[in-house]
Amino acid sequence: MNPGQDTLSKAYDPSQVEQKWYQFWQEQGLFHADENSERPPFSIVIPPPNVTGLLHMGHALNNTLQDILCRWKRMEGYNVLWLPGTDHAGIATQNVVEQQLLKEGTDRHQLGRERFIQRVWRWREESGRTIIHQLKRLGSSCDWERERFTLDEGLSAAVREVFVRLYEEGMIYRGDYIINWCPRCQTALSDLEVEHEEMKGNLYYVRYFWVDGPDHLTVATTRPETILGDTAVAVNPKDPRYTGIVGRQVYLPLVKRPLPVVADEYVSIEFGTGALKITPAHDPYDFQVGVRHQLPSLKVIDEKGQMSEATGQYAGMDRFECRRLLLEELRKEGHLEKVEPHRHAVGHCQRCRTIVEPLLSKQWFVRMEELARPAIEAVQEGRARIIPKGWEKTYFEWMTNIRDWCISRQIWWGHQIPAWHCQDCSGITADRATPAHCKHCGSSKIIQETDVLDTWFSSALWPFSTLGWPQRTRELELFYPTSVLVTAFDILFFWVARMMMMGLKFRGDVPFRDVYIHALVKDIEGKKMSKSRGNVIDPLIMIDRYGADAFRFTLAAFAVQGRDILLSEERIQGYRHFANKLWNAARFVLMNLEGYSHPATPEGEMGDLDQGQLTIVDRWILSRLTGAIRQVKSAMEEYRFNEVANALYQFIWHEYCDWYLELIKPRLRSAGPDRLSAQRVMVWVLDMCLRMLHPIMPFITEELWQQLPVEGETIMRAPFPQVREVWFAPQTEEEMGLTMEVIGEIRNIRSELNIAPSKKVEVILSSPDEGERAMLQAHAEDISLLASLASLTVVSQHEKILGALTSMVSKTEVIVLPGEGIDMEGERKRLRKELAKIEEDLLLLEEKLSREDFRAKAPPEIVEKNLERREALREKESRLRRGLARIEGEA
RNA sequence: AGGCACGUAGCUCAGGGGGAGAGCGCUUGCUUGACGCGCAAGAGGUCGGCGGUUCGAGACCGCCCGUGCCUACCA
Repeated sequence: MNPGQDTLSKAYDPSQVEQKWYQFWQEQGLFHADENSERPPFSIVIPPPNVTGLLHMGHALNNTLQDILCRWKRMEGYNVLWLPGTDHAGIATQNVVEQQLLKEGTDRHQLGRERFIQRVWRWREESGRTIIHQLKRLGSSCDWERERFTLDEGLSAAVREVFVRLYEEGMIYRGDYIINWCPRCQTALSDLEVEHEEMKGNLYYVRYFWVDGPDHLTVATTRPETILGDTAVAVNPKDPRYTGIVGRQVYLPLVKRPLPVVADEYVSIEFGTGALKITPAHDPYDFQVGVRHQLPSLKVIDEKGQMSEATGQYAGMDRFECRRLLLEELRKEGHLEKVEPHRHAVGHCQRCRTIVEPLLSKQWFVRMEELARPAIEAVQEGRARIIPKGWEKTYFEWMTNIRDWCISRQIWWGHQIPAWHCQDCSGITADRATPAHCKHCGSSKIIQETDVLDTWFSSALWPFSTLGWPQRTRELELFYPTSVLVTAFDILFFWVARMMMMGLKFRGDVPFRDVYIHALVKDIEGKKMSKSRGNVIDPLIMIDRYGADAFRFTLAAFAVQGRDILLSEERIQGYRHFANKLWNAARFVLMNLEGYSHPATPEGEMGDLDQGQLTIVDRWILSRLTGAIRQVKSAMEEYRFNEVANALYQFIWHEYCDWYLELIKPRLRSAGPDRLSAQRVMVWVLDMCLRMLHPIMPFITEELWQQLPVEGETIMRAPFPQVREVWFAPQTEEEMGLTMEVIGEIRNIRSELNIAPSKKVEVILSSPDEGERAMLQAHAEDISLLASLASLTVVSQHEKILGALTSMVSKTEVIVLPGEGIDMEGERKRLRKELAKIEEDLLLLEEKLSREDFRAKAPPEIVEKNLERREALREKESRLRRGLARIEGEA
């Protein structure tokens, strides 16, 4: 340390410091959680990003907030575990590698399962470090020694354990149901992986002629290609138009296959013609109708999205091409009655946007109802809190209407389902390890299920599988349930709800005490950032350009609960200015440390200063600091990150820099105890600011803290500031408030009347109030300094002064003495403007006070306050009038 | 269709019943010994509309208008 010497550059350059400190923290093991520590635990598991993915704004916000919490809790003395990791993102990752193969002119089937999987692992090795590296650039203080991956051996063991137990309990079943099928990804999808999108389509009215007579029944459909798979036509039994037709038959158009007419309440009378064609193999609700009426299922579209063998002449044709052809033929044959434009929601694959095909298929499912119940109760009873609370409703809504979860995927990258099919008795054996024999018949001719599990199945176990479960580890004991989960609402169902269910089922307790749901990051027009829109802001580029700290601060400052973040580069740039301001404040402090020695005092004590050595200004900043600490801590506790950021911004810039540092400049230039006390306070307050700011801006705060003459190895281990009531001094704040207002008034006069900043003026402060006079007298030097005065006189009353410029603060009249070349016309304008404002205020106030009801019913202190205010305004008004009269009298 | 948010300064947003706020932008002035990524001063608002509760509403309630999102089986 070199007190008194300026060792800092004029502007903050993040590139010089970020990597250095990140490396330092890691080498010192500061991110590592100690499973044998006695300190209270605080734990967060990271929402695992896709292993081969890249960091986007959502990740950046998500991880910034987690890092803020973790760094803060460490400083508060907790044993913090922030467990990082990635997930294998089955479909997405497989897609990427399949694209690569396509370019090479091959595909996974030519490669074979084993070699394909090896290939994906290789791709993971190549790209899997990218996102981890990017998280580090952001400053994330994760415990990298505990990094996990959903396909790790340990996590895979957890997956098998959960699968087998659920299967044995009958909670997992296999069966033929309508599922969502992506013809491009060639796999089943869960309901959640289908995104509905409003699309323009048509409603086709098709005539089905009666078997037993002339005429026809008209049905309306949006998907004519499924006509080939119809096995009935249904009408509502309450529909008066169709009484008596149930039991009759119609011919399926073109094919001429007879179909029964059935009655089902599901059919809506209002829609279309009220007659609905039933295709049990290609519509989830038709499927249910089919079950109720024991209708056969005819699969006419296959897994590739092409017409199946069962469609004869149409076999092998693309489903949409077939639609066109069929329409043509229907029209030709006189079956097409009319076509109406129709908007409807069409399901798209979340991963590749292909239109999803509802398909009858044999898949594995998890029964959800029984798992959901305790997960609902846990939130109802407050054992887990969702913040902001508004999301609870969404959570309950979904949980109470939950449907069974299709967990099997027809891809290769993932956890292969630990179930074996017997080729002799066709029984299923589920096991944790590869079994030798069929559990049912003892046959050794068993083959493992080829399907893999939905990635979210393994993610659902994340909060305990990462801690070593099913083994009973020290970590699991100590860190489960985790303290808080930080995530965005878009994976509330995918992930949060499922973790809740699995945690309760297998650990008997919620996986996290709090769930903090943060905003989505969007562009400045409120649109979601996406590559196709070309409106993405790359977090890494922002970090390169403005530094990780400015970037993180921006995200924190905009992280308001319940509102999306509209981000633009300008915002980040703005907060870079703040980083620079802080840098220069510290630079100023370091430049003024001559003769300073850091007191050897216990942590949390400022030093060996006699209270008497502190000036009012010192006490003021300490009191304001106390308020800032209080604000920051309570905001932190309630996840109100924007308030934390704004409180610190406001305090550091507009109180510490604008007022305190300015006011102590003369003391720093002097010698003796005055200087020492100023140094002590300025160093102390800066130290506290850096600590409070560290969770949001880790790099710059470490860099500056290391330069300051303070004790400690790293700011990461410096205790977070505590509120100390003794420093809270409301009277001092009020006194300083008066001083600051007087300075403001003088500056205003100077500015509005174009008095050059370099020109010093003479000022008289006149107040009938003895208390105010005493205060102002005490601050005479401060006022002279910041308002640039040649002289200042405080009096109880004064003679009329020709051409004086006046203003009022509280009971004090501020009089700036006329100098050369004062613009009296400007002064008149200024006073008139001021007067007009006061008169308007007074009018409103008079009106309020004159109301009987107000006097009678408002709380006395409010009435009193308003009366006082009226007095002050009246006084101010009359003084200004006199000032104005003086000028106008001269003119 | 249902549900949930949100309409406050040019822009992005805070505002937990008693004198309309911040940041950015804008205007004016400033080589003030930390900082022009700065300093100082200023302009700018029927708080979406209409009702209601209240002595008092930007805040609480209802309706309407506008915007966004989520959930949905009306083919």
